[in-house]
Amino acid sequence: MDELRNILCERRIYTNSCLSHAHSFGQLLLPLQGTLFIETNLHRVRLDNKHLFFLPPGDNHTFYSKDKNEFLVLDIPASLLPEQNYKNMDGGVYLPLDQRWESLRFLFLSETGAHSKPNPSLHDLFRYASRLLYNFDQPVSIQYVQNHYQEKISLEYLAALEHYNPSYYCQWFQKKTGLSPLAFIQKLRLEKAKYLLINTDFSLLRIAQEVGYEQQSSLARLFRQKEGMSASDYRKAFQR
DNA sequence: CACTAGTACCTTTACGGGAG
DNA sequence: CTCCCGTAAAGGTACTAGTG
Repeated sequence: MDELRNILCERRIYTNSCLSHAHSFGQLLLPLQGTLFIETNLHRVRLDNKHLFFLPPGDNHTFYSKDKNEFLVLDIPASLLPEQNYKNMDGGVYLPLDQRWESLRFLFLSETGAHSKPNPSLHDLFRYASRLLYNFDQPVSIQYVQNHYQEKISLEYLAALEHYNPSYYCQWFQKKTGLSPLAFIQKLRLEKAKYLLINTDFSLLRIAQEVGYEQQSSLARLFRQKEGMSASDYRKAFQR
């Protein structure tokens, strides 16, 4: 059942919750109605009519639902996904459903059903969708941040990737993402730290180092600022 | 081990201004 | 008008010492 040969495209309804699992194919979820909660090793997101989610092959995930919902789901064989790209999408990709995706959803909808034979239209549509997913139109420095936020990243290096002055680069970055480079990196690190606090017994120092800080104090201060509680209190409150 | 506070150093932001 | 740079003040981070 896990060895997909063709893209599967169908409407699915998610009820209650399902156990944590992973599969060998990628999965693209486009909302039709209602909401769905998705949890992976990096994200805990509420998927509604304004967002979509892509799960790369092999990523462990859990679904929860609390209301009546319906999603357009594409199961994509790993063979159609360039490995070097989806390896960088650890934990999945949560994206706003902009006009391009709304148009794609409409086109995908018209291709639902009949999966016994390969569907060339579906393959063409997915080829276009994957360009949006892999951010081929995303500036190189933003891709770099998304893929290397666990490492020490200097503003100077990021600015150099775009051939900009570091000072101007901050303004440019803010226009592109709505956040300063620092805030963008902090957000990614905090999400990963929250996951590690809940799902591991790692010390704060180790978690800080896993997400790109050298000192636990850096993470502790960031945590209190952004979450309004200490990291250890967060762990006590949410660890299973 | 987890956390806080003080401090030196680094980064970001706001703003003025030049070039095309 | 947009893109870009330089400067200075404000804010953030890493390091260290100290506490429970």
